[in-house]
Amino acid sequence: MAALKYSRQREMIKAFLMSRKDHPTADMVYMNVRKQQPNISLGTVYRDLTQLADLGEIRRLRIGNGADRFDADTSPHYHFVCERCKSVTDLKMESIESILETADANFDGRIEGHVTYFYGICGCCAAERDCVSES
Amino acid sequence: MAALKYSRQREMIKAFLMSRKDHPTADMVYMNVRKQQPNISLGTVYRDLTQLADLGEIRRLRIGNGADRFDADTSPHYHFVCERCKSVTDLKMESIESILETADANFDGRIEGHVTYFYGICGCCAAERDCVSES
DNA sequence: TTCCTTGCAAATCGTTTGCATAATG
DNA sequence: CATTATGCAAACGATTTGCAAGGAA
Repeated sequence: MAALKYSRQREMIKAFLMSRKDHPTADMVYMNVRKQQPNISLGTVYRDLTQLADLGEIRRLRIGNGADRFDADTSPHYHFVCERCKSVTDLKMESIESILETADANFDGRIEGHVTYFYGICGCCAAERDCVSES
Repeated sequence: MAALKYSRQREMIKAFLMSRKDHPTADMVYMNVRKQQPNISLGTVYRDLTQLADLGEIRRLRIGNGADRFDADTSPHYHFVCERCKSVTDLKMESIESILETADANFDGRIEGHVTYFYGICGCCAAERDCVSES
């Protein structure tokens, strides 16, 4: 519930996320939004990101270790995590939603979804280039 | 490398994990092993679990939020996480390793594996029974 | 005026680490 | 004796939360 009110910082956070194709962590969002809004606090960034994710306006990617990442693209798609440079990129591939049925086959309960991500070495790292993630 | 030496606590941790079909957190392991070995420390439990996982003798399950869980069954299989009681159970289903090829199709880099887990409401919770996880 | 949102700092949770000591090979 | 493992406590990284003040409806 809770009657959402307008908030400049929430809008800036959403706008920033939409402008990026990588998948920033809360801290990256903080560092960047702070350029426009110097007094914003990290706590607010976390609060707003969580709120936006709950509203379904962004997606929160919980990739194993390290910090969560956020994605303004909420359409169903998969991610790849590079084990070397830690970058997270979108994966162009057909949906594998069918695995839900496979899983549901003889399961006593209700399966509502699945979390899947792939890992390995990204093209950049494989080419031995320097691909440390940007700001 | 590092030449592994015998350790009573490591053996107890492994033995405890093998005796369970649920997937205990480090803290659950600590609480239980402590019954036999009262002076064991949580730090040691974490160290040993990490070591065993690195050796491939157990699997570390990084399921989104909350604490990691550990599984003595290292054979490839999938897990289900109940969103209500937080229990983690094995899923009897055929392998979906084929999705690796699907993902690799037109990806510029090397995909080495994937992490997948399913979530929803377990049979116990669906039946409105009290299924809070045991010790 | 109501109550959602913020900034700030302190608190929390899960996990790791430094260090001196104990146990193994 | 060389080295790995342990207990303990302090340190850590990521995230959440309490609170008083600020801003939107």
